[in-house]
Amino acid sequence: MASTEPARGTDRAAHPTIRDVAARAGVSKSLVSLALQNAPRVAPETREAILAAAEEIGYRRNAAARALVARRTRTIGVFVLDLHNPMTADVLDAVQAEARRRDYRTLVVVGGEDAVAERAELEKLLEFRVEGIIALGHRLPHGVEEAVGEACPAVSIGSAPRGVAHLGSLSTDDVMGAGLAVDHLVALGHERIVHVDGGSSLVARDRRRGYRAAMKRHGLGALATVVPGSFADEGGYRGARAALALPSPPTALFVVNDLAAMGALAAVADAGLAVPQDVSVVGYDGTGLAGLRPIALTTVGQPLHELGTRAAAQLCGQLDGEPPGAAHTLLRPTLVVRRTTAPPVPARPVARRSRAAG
Amino acid sequence: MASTEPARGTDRAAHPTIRDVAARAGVSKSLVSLALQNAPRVAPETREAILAAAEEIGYRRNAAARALVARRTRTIGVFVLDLHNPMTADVLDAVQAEARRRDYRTLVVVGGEDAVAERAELEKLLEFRVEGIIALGHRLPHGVEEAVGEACPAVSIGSAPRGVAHLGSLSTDDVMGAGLAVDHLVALGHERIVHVDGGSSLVARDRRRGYRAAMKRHGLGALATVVPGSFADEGGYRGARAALALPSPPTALFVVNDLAAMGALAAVADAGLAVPQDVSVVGYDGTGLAGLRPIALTTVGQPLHELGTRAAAQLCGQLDGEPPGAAHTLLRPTLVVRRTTAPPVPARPVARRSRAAG
DNA sequence: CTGAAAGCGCTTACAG
DNA sequence: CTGAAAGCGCTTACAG
Repeated sequence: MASTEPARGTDRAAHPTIRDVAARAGVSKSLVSLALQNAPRVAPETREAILAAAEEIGYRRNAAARALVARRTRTIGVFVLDLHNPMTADVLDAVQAEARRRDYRTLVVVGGEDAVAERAELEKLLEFRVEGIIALGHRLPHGVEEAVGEACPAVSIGSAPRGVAHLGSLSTDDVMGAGLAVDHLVALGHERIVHVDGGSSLVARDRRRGYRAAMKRHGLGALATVVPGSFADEGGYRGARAALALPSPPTALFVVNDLAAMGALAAVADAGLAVPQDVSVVGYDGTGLAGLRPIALTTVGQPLHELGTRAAAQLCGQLDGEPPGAAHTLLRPTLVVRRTTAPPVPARPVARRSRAAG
Repeated sequence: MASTEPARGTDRAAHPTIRDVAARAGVSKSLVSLALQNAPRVAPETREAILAAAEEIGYRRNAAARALVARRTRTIGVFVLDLHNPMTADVLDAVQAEARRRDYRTLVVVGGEDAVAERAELEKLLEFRVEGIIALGHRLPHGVEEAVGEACPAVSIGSAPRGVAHLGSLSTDDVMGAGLAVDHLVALGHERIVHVDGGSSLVARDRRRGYRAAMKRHGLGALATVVPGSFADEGGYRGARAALALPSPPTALFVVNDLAAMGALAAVADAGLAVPQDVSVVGYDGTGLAGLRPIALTTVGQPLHELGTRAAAQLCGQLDGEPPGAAHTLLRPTLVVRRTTAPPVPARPVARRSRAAG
């Protein structure tokens, strides 16, 4: 009778329950539960006895049981598209800190492989009954848009479609940011500025738009050229390579993000050119990577910490019934000038073209 | 009677339960449960009807309820020390992939702030009843060692104390790795090689030991010098700065990891010196950061993906009752030579010292 | 201040 | 093949 405990899988330790605590303290389960919650109507000595008993037998609450009866988990899911993007760590740190401050737990899952895996991860999050979702990346993970509202609210960091109920967003103004990059390059004297883009996501689209608009604004619309890239460094490499192979190669590259800009820097080096002497490079995001001294990338900075903090605050606030603020918030980007941009050096000092000369 | 639903916090959607599915399909709860698990003893038409009903009302299992009755969660906790360390993403990706392959969920928490917060995070993990823990970083998070065995097994990636029951580890041979770095520098002709260390963790200790042993082996024991640093880039910066200010400054720096090496590269630049002409720099970890072309850091490579995969395999295998392999596994590091190391240039060509001249 | 009871959503023997 | 019942560990009215 004592040794018939079946070994399921491995002999997992049976965790003590409030029942065990109650037995040891000589009180009822109810009282244990109350004492553990610091309810005021428990006699001080009783509380002490219960807490001591719990401590002695190594009692630890069962989150699943609590969640079941409370009908809520105080947990938000964070869907991260790319752990390798240096933005991620900064934003995630801020999200976690703010969530913790508001007494919410945070469940991180990583997507980005394929649509099926991403949906499966989302499904797990929903089975866990996360009360809200924060999506972090240049696009929404698959399935989030449909799940939102019906399953739980969400806020996306980076652009998100407007007009979806219960889906907020927090981003910096990507059109303005791209403009900042172009303005800077034009002020340095560049004209042949090529944009290495990020594909079909909303963020990529806005940065592309901002680039085109700014080029036009400077009377450089005819020179505006976009080459396909991605948000990862290989995409930046490919894009920059293609740009440098153009009949009339650029003197400056505006790359969709910092990580892709790393690839672009490599492509410039591979072409036997120097940064910034031969080619200037501007990234986007203002990540720690760009700030690393051996890189010193000029970039369009986003307030990464603020983005994370506000996203968590908005979502948790909503869950706690606080009056909702704006569903979509646009923060201002700032240009961070470092050492990858400089005035262009005329390519052919002898046969130099001049716009004025015609 | 219809409108008395209390609004708790915000009006969270009441998720449908098997009860709702049962009602719609006209069967019992038991049958719904069975059908959802693909149990064989359910009539095909019944199963179809149930699945259809579930689909229609948007039913989604409740993980908490399942965990409660199953008395297990099929979830492992991953304790990450530093999200900013470029090692983290690589290892984490591998851990998650392997865990998923074995049908385990993964719960990521981030520590590293202070001991109290770290213990609290661990406590959350344990309340969630994770069945095992993977710790990722240069040291064990606070509390893990004590919790292990009593609460659940764990495996640490990076060195871990031996002899703690239920605590496995997976690491590369740090003593050997440090030796690889020194061997490489000595082969290039360096003698004044300073080590920028990582403090008091086991990993830092092993790399320091390996450095000292290798210097001795090369007859350079008297020149062995260790300056204090950390696993983050500011630590590398501080350490390298101190090293370069030495009365007899080094021609080469062996830095405790790649991230700290970024700081070291910056310190060298700030001192008005060039890498690798004036000072060679070697990092450790073999991260993607080191491989970025604009960095091209020579480093001691760890098989990061393998580390993550094997850690998850070992832990999940143990949970599934597979016969245990070795508790502590040591993988071999490999030297990755890139562009931050070169032969030393004699500092004073005229008054050059020669060991042979005496 | 304390305890017995009901129930959160599910699974699992146990009968039919 | 199907259903009624018990129970996972907890919390929360409801009585005393």
